[in-house]
Amino acid sequence: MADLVYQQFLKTLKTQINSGAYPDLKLPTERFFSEQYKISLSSVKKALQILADQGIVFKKRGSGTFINPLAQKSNSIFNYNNSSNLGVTDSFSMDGKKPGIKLLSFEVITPTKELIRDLFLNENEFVYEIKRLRMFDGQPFMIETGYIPIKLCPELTPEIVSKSIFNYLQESQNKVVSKSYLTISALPSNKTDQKLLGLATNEPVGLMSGVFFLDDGTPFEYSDMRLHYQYLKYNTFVSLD
Amino acid sequence: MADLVYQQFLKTLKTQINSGAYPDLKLPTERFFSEQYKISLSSVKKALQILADQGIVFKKRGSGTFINPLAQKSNSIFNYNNSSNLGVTDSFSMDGKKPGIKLLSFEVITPTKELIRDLFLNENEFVYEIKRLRMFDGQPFMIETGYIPIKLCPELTPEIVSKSIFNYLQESQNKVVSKSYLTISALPSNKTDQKLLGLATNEPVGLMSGVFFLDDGTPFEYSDMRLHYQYLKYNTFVSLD
DNA sequence: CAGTGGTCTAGACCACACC
DNA sequence: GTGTGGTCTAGACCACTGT
Repeated sequence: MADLVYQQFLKTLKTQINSGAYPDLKLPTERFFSEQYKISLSSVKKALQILADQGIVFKKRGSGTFINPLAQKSNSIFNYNNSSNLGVTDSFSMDGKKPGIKLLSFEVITPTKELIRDLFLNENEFVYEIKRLRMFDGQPFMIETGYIPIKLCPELTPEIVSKSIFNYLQESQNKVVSKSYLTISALPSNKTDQKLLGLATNEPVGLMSGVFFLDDGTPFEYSDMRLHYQYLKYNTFVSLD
Repeated sequence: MADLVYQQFLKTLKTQINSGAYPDLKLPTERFFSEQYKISLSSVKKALQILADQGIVFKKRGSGTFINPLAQKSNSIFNYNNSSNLGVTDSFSMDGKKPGIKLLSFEVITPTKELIRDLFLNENEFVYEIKRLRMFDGQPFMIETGYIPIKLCPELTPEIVSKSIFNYLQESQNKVVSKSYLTISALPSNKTDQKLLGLATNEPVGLMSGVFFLDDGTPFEYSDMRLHYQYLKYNTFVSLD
């Protein structure tokens, strides 16, 4: 992993930045780094581009590369990760709380037009409909409804889906879920939400819905996640160029 | 713009993909493209990497590059943009609706500890507090509270902040807001929200709050945006690697 | 083993910022 | 003009996939 040239340099540079090695917030030129570390300009550029994408530095053509002032403040809200508070995968974790799953229902259904479209199904294909309640330390925080084409996963059982489907996939079929396309929004909670998530009538749910992909691009699952609003928290660093 | 080699190639390739030039969803090899178009391998790689980041193709080392099946479905939910439905800047637009701003209040205040931290202020600096109501076709959809250090923008007036602050910045001071770090969440609406946004008591607000940066990395504004929940819609394409 | 994408190098020229 | 990051090239070797 870290034996790659640009990753090695990236690591070094991050350490330097965090230790305050550049009090004026201006980095040396790319050519300087290239000569100092005896690595190619391309490797320097690649590493700096990653830092820029993460918001740690700002590159200005004609001027130089500058450290984001907020990158030095440890207590900042700024944490440089495009992420929700739930790793977006099955591997939920949060402050050492223990994740749990309660299976609500497990059926095989005929897909709607939308599912056929979003999961790239043929006519006459069936999908699993899996409703689960996810918890932290026994406290429900999310109602998850997942739709998975049978052909992609013909041997699912209630036992399997009561645990992590993605882990099962990886271990038994060597398939990896590597990308997701999600839409984030919010809605007033309905009676079911209120009952299952312990919400008051005026408290909303967060919605995250969309498609998970295998690493060969196959749409694997359409998922509809209704979250207790206190668990909807998505951080995003965006370039407006 | 489009006279760059990799951008030209990118454009060509997108057109080919959209016209169904690769019905088996497998692209030629990078070396093939390099020779066919007489451009360097690096340029091909750069363009394909962009397509991969946008979710249009999937690159698999050892196997090849494949078109995302959803990329061919025109009616898909999939639109390849990490974006909210409100360009994140002052230049709101939506289905040709006419944006409007109503200034609610315009003050100078002593910043809180959090503001000092997030805007990288020194002690004894003051900030503007600007409360505005944003509308589409006269219909309010967002309450925006912005905090801007006086030193960055010493000549703000009620007239200026009744329009686009970011546009004013660019035109009068040649400063550009180019990045943002935002946290997205949701909350039950309070009385003020309900009154200003026309919400029922059980209807929530979406929250987008965080910092906007100038292109030299200066934190320019801390903004707190409370949206009518129907306008909170954020699309995100994520690699889980 | 052959094929494919990933990394790396050395060097050239371009576009933009600042003096 | 000088210095900076951005693009581009040609070519080498590595890591992984599938036969």
